[in-house]
Order: sequence, then structure tokens, then C-alpha cells
Amino acid sequence: MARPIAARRHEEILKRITHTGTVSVEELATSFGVSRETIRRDLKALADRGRLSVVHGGAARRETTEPALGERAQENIAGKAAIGRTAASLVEDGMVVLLDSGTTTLAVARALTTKRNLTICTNSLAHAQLLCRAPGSRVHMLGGEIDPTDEAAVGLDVIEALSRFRVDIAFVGAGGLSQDGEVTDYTRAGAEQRARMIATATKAYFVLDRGKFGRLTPIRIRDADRAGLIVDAKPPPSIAEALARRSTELMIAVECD
Amino acid sequence: MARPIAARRHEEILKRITHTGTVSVEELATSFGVSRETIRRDLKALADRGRLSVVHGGAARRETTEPALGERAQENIAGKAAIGRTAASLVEDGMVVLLDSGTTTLAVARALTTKRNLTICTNSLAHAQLLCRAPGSRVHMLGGEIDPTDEAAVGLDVIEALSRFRVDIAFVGAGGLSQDGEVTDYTRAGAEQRARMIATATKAYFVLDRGKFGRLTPIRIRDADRAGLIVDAKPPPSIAEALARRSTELMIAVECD
DNA sequence: GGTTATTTGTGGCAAATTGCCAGACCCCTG
DNA sequence: CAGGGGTCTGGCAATTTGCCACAAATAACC
Repeated sequence: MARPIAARRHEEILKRITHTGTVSVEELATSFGVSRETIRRDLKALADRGRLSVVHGGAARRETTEPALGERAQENIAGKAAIGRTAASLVEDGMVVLLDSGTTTLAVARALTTKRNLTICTNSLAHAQLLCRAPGSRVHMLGGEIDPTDEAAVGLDVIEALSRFRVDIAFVGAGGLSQDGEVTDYTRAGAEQRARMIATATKAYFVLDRGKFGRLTPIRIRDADRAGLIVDAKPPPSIAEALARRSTELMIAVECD
Repeated sequence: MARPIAARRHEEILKRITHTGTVSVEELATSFGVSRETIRRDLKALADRGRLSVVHGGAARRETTEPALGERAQENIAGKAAIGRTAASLVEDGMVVLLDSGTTTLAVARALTTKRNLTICTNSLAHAQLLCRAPGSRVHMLGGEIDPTDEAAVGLDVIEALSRFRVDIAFVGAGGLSQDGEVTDYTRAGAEQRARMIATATKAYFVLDRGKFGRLTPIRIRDADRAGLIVDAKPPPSIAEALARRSTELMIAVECD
């Protein structure tokens, strides 16, 4: 059970964070008269609950230092760009394209800005904004409640809005690619939504950058076998074998400099 | 000596950059009391995350191709902020708020970030993004085809999505405020959509900055009389008289420095 | 009152940050 | 176009911070 003392510290830490923006471990430790390790555990607990983000030497308010999305978008840029180019090469003039949220699909969106005469559906705010600034394509936003971590709509509204579209090709993200070659997701709702996206489209591809190889997330995505895979590096042998057994279509994007 | 947290410097650097446009390494080093190398590393880290660009001797705001939207948002900032504050003062804890697209309603969105426990519906991508980054409120995006000039959803889908919500208070933009005290819009579709927004809400307000006074746009907005008006300056006498005849509720926001 | 579970503190080691220094580079001026 | 002053880059050492595992302390429970 949580000791009242710890709860009091948490409260005070959050108050300081919202007031000043950042706190340091050292400050808090001397101020509360506890060890730095304890403070660090407090910060970790609060970070796990999404109330702040831990930075070197302390913690900072979540929304200012951690657009989380912008941060993640910077990882493995070259690989994601390569995936984007490969995905775009599958898209032909006049197609209806469905784009999931995520940083890898954002790279696909960038690659699609060079195309013309597309109809693009997405549940992501950033993707919609990017694509509507590029000329030549119509953009449809799938509405619904916005998940702050993805900055994209999720839930029943999205699934229902999806049902109105006839989609030629879908590019979908995911949480991880297991050793068994299964595509998995973090949440039940997310997995279901992605399954619907795949079911809606004539052809669907998961876009997964190399960071997802072997990552274990809890929920299996239904109908994932219907979808192909676009990645930015050769998967490890064990995964590659599993994919071959499932006869999953696999495309490996090559980076160019 | 206690080591300063890098995140604190980063935050301050970004603040200065957005404020003054450029910063110099020397300035920052003396101001933070650290070496120039450290500052350079900070700048590199921020540049890697895409928050600024490094130039010889310092750093500058990142050159982004700001869309026309960004331009308009720069006009009459103080007035729009005042309107935002006034609008926010009408919003109470737990309310369901409907936000139209536009630069003036964006100021309202900014003011609403300080509130808690709201449910906010909007058809604007930028508004949704801004609000979902602020903690404490749920955001619903009204889906539909994206109009590139407003970067917001328009059309039948929006009107239908609207019908699912029970809205306490709506803040709506418009094209102009005529000499007769009539609120008007550029397009038929836009006027209809705004009329529906007003009809959906228990209470609705147009937010119009002084630039809209006397501007003539072709389409009258239905049911505009049900809505109040929030402006940032006393309207000219002729308009004020017309509004009084219509017994339109008029709030004039005051700028504070 | 004894036992269990949770929290807190401590120590060692890995990793990150910072300052300093030397050499290469850039920009400006004459 | 050459020189000078300032700026950037890379490596290295000192210090701080983070992480992990284990021990101690304290609250909760029967």
C-alpha cells in the first residue's frame, strides 16, 4: 500500500512541475529530506502514470519537453523515409488511400505529397494537416475522440467513419512484430481499429521500422495475415522464417543517400 | 555545485528563440553560466529534434513554410487573445465546448488550455492538436473532408457528427459583421455549418475581431440572432445601434498588458 | 506479537553531462 | 586574396547522474 508520505511528495512534485516547468532530483531530495534514489522512484512512478517526463537530472512537464510524437518522429528518420518511398511506389493515380496514425505512416504521408489526384483518409491530425497543405489531393479526416499520445482519433467513431469509404490501399502502423511473425499492438481498442482498417481496404500493408522487430506488445491484430509488411531492414532470421511460413508478403525498403 | 538541468536550458532557449528570433552562443553561455561548448551541444540537440536551426554564432527560429493560416494568426494578436480570455471566462468546469475553425477561435482554444475537465469538440485540425497537448480535457475531432484554407473539416460529415453531441457552449467564427449587425459568411456551406453549430449548442457566441467590422460577405448565417457576440473593440455607432435593435448580446473584451 | 509486504536507503558500476584544449574552419575586413 | 579574429569540432578527463540489487526500516495484517 502507498504510504501517505509518498503520496504527499507526489502531490508536491506535480505542483512544482506545473509551476516552474522543471524540477531537479537534487532539489527535491534535499527539500523532502530523502535520498535521491527515492525521488527518482517517485519520478518514475509519476512518469509511468503519464504525469510528467523524466529527463536527465530531474523531470519536466510533459507537454512542453515531450511532444512525444515529435520526439519519436526523429528516431530512425532515414529508415522511415525509405519505408515511405516504398509505400508511395505502390500508390497509383486516383487511388483512395487510408493512413493510420504513427510516425512511420507520417513518413508515408510525406512521400505521398508528391502524388496527385489521391483521396486520402486518416485519423491522425498531423497527417491530415501535412497532406492538406500539399496540393493535388483531397483529405478526409476520420473523426472521433483524440488520443493525446498519438494525436489521432480513436474509437467507435473512427470505425464507423471508416465504413463509409471504399479504400484501395491502406498503410497501418502497429506496436510490434513478435518472434512468431505476428503483428501486435498495445491496446485492445487500437488492435481492433487497425483490424478494421485492414478489412476495409482492398490491399493493406503494415509499415514497421526496424525498432519494432521482436518487440512484444500484448494484443494480436486480427486479420493481420491479409496485410503485407513494409520494413526498412532485413528482419532477424527467426522472424523471417516465421513470416515465410505464414506466407506474409514482405517488402524491404532500401535507404538512399 | 549542483549541475543545472539541460532541459531547463532547452526550454529557456526555445522561449528566447520564439520571442526574439535569434540567439547567440555567447549570450546564452554567460546567461546560464556554462561554457560555450555546452550551449553548442544544447543547440545541436534541439536542432536534431527539429526545434530550431543552428547558424554561425548561434541559432535561429526554424524556417518553416508557414501556411496562409499562420499569417492571418499574426494579425491583431492582442485583440484575439483578449477575446480568448473573455470567451474562456464563460466556460465552467465540466462543460462541453464546441469550437469552430479560424484564427480567432484558435485564441479561444489557447485560453481554454488552462481549464480542466472539459470536453471540447472542434472541426479544426490545429485546434484539436493544440488542445490535446494540454492536459485535463478530452478532445473530439469532428471528421469530414478537409478544407485546405482553414485546415478544418467541412461538409455533411461535420454536420452529422455534430448531431451526436450535447453542447453547452459554442464559439463560432464568421466572415464579417455587416453594417446592419448581421453576421455573414463567405460560402453557403460554411454558413450552414455554422448555423448548425449554433443550433446544437445551449449557448453560442460569435468571436469576431475588429477587422471584421463592416466587412461584407455574401451569405447570411441562419439563427445568428440566437448567438451572442464577443469582440475586441467597441463597434462603430451604426453597427452598435443595429445590434441593440436586434437585442444581440454583445461582450467587448479588454486587452491587458 | 510475529510475520509479511512495501517502502526507503546504500553501495558499486555504467552512462551521461560538462569543461577544457588543440586544431580546423568560417566570416569579415583591409 | 590574404590575414586575423572569432567559431566549430573532436577527444579526453572529471564529475554527476542513473540503474540495479540487496539490506534495513516501517506499516499492515492475522
